[in-house]
Amino acid sequence: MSIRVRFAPSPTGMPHVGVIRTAIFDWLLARHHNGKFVLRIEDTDRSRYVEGAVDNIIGALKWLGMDIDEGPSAGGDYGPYYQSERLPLYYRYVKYLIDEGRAYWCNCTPERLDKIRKEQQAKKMPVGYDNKCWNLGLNGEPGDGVHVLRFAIPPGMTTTFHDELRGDITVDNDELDDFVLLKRDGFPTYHFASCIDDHHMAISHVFRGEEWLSSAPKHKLLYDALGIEPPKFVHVPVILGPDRKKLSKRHGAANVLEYKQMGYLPEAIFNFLALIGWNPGTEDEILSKEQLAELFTVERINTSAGIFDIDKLNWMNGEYIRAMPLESLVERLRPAMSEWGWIDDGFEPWGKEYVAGVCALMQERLKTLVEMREKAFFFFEEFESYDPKGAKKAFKGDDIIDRLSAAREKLEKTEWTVVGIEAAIRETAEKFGVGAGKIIHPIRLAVSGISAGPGLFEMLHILGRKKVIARIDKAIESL
RNA sequence: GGCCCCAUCGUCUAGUGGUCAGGACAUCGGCUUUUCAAGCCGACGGCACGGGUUCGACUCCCGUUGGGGCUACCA
Repeated sequence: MSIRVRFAPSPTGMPHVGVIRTAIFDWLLARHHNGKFVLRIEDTDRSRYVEGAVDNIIGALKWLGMDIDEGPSAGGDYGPYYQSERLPLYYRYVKYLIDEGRAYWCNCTPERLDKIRKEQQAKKMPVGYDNKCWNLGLNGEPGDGVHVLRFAIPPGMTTTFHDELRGDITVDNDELDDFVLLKRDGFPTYHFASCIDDHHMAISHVFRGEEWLSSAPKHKLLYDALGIEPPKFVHVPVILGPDRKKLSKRHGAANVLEYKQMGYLPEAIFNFLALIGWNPGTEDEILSKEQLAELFTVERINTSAGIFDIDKLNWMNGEYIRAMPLESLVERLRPAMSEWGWIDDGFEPWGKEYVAGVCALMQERLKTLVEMREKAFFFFEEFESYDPKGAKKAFKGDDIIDRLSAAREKLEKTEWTVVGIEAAIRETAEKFGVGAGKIIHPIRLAVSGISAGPGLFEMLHILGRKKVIARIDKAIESL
């Protein structure tokens, strides 16, 4: 049997981290088995449809490097891949289900449903539809505006479904109510559409959030009524925020595309997300998509919810930044640097060599791409003030101006190489009979405005003699 | 309220009826060092609780507690 998995989001907003993690599992299983990764858009709720949501979803998958084998933009033999375009397929099953006594039309109004629900709640009774229209033999048509189609749950028995991770789960049918298959507007509910589509798209494994666990028995019953074999179900654990609540904007960002904005690399996000709720069984955790796919098995997925630990993501992102060839880092940083006005569409006015030199110095100091802005601004911008804390420590002593001036003189004449610069500064320190730090720290502050950064000699070398001298002069003036 | 799922360091997790319960992130300390990082070394820290079953339970069973989910003409 060939492995076919589908990622089936509804276009109701931004691609949520938890949703994307499910897609990652889908993709990993497909690639592991050389199967197909299918994208299906579940747009059956017209009221919640968000313009551009599909593009964002596809954009997120693309950013993360998950190639789609079949889907709206990729095509395929099992289309259409929008559920809204598959209505005739769903309608084909309506008559059959009604004839078999497994579904019936219902004309109960939302108001009535609301009323009985409130009464049930008030009496602390289990809530659910009261089957009023069952056996009324109502005649309806899909989308006639007054009827919904309901599934008739066989009463007085139990239903067992199989979850690949948790095993068999049995529930009492009386806990299930006659759920809606077709809504008043003629669109199917998730339950109806996904069962039919998964079958018709020959899906072998369904990964979905564990919030679907409760409705899994309904789906099992539906499959039985339809006379079709269900796919394998894997209910994956949810991803929570640090407060153990569902991950949301309050926790920073719940939308993967925002992580792109925050300077995270897609490789790191993919790697990190793959490791929440699943483990590769290896000691090493830094793994490429290909390695993850190689290692991926359903059995190693966990059953308990995981917390999104931004600290670990930061570490992992830093690992990826450091492991990257300089050339790649420059390219990744380029759009941002351009946005900050540091460079134009090329590398002007600084030139590629200068920009690459800065990137090389910053590479092991970045956890995210955007940190570049606050840590390397002085390579590209003039600044007006010195870090107060740093100034208090570095710009002190009666002879501070003398030390700065002396270093300036040396730097003006020395050979402009890293070694030459280092020699100039160490000689200055010697001349004053002080530790090198007494010269290094003031110069660092004078030249960068901050007290933390790359090694001073390399830094000065990149900045260039002219700018270094000018900034030292400016600092002396301010003292 | 009813039903369902889950439970190993702060976090992600490995693990077995008998282990010194292992790793990673974070934290703390040290080394290195001109700062910040990086790197290396080390420390801290865990089987939620109570009953069983068993020669023996972190592991199996039951309960409790805690967390999560469902209970829509949303997915």
